[in-house]
Amino acid sequence: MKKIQKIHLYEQVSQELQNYIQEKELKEGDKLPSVERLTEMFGVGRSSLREALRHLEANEIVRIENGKGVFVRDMETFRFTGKVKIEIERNSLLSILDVRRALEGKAIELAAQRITPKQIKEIQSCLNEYRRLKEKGESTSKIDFTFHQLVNKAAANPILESVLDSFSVLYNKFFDKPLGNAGLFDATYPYHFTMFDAIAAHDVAAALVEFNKLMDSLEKIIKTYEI
Amino acid sequence: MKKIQKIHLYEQVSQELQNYIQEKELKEGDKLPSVERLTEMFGVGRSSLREALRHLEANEIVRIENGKGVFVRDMETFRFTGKVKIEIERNSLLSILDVRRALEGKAIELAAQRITPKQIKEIQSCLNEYRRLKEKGESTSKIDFTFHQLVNKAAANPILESVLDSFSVLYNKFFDKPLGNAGLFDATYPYHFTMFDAIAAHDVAAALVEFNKLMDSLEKIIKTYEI
DNA sequence: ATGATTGACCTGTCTGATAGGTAAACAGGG
DNA sequence: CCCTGTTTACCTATCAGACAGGTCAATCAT
Repeated sequence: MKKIQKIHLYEQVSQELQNYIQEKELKEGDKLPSVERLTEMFGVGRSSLREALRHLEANEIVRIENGKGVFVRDMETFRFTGKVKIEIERNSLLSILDVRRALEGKAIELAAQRITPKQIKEIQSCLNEYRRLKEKGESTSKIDFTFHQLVNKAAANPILESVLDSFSVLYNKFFDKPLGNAGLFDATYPYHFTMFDAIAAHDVAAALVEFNKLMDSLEKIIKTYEI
Repeated sequence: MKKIQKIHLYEQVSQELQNYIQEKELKEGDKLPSVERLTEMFGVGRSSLREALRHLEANEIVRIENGKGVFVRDMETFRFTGKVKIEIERNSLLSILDVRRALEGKAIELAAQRITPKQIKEIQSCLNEYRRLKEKGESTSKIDFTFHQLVNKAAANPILESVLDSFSVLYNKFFDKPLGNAGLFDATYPYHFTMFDAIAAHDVAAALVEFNKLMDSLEKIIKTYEI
């Protein structure tokens, strides 16, 4: 006549451990009791406890170090996550493009206001490399990625950068498949330079205009592309 | 003279399992061999294997069902994650606000274009409730959250919605602490209605104007607030 | 003092045993 | 022949004990 407990033990333990951390107000780097003690505390077997710990580790709540113990990770670090069903179809691509327009548009707006001379030089040399690769006919996908990353960094907004960083992984994963390198970068190529010039000149409006041209050309490609 | 293997066994197993899934081209719902078989295949003990499975489960790669087996999850689902160090300070708040401006601004732009009559009614009743609570002097933080969620849904961009959803958790977590409910909602209150009217009228420009007013008032509060 | 050694304390991993969930095959009763 | 309850094979869930190996500090020999 045990009570109904659909929830897995490891899940309960995981929950309890999180409560324990919160109640004891453990901070980054603080050590949890050893696995031995924890099994006693919660009255569960070792394997359940270890599964709970792996779960928490995967969620970046704790860090397990061999021979040392289990330590609390920075709880003040907020993790944002999201799931996106990947279906290679026009609508998904356009949906992604909208988000990119929003995020990167803001990044460019900020970058044009805040970019430092040093960052301008960095992006300049990045673009030189871009041109070099382009003329040699080599793949420009990596350098293109770097360029956008540098611009995002110039926006000097760590949160925007973080969101954009993780989003751009999705972005690339998505766009590589259907469109490949074919033509995609050709169409957007010139706008990288005009956009950079505007950013370097701290001309917010012009930078956004160029960025939107870049996005428009992408959108056009997607819309005419047969999927 | 064993080879150096800093990497935990469970991690290797986790990797192998992912390769296995990829090579066999297993799709959503496909069943993996039983734990028994897998231990034979990889030559590891059950505990290591289970820890690997928990890890994969935490990362939403597999789903473990008691008595049934281990199943592959939708690998076509892309997860984006990011970490943001939370420091309650003016700059962080302003950084967050910039991201919100970008994402929600886009959402409102799309919502104003795409909102359906049914959704208009939903938001309308949400706002009625908002007004009711406001007049009774009760907390409006929840209903405020709902309002913005409904608007985001009206944008009909699942990816934007997903990003915004997870971001708004951060947003609220952040703003609740320093500012509390004090004044924060009072200042933005009227703009909810004007913004809604513009969206319902499919007036993109006006909706964005109202939204930016809302954001400006928030920004002003943050800037004048002593932290 | 210093450098090697030892021992206490941990995590890493394996294994055998038991409990309990799930579904398909199977056996009777209408 | 269909419905239903039971058996059975296959799984996961969880525990406990054992051994290997990492880490660190106290200790001991030089």
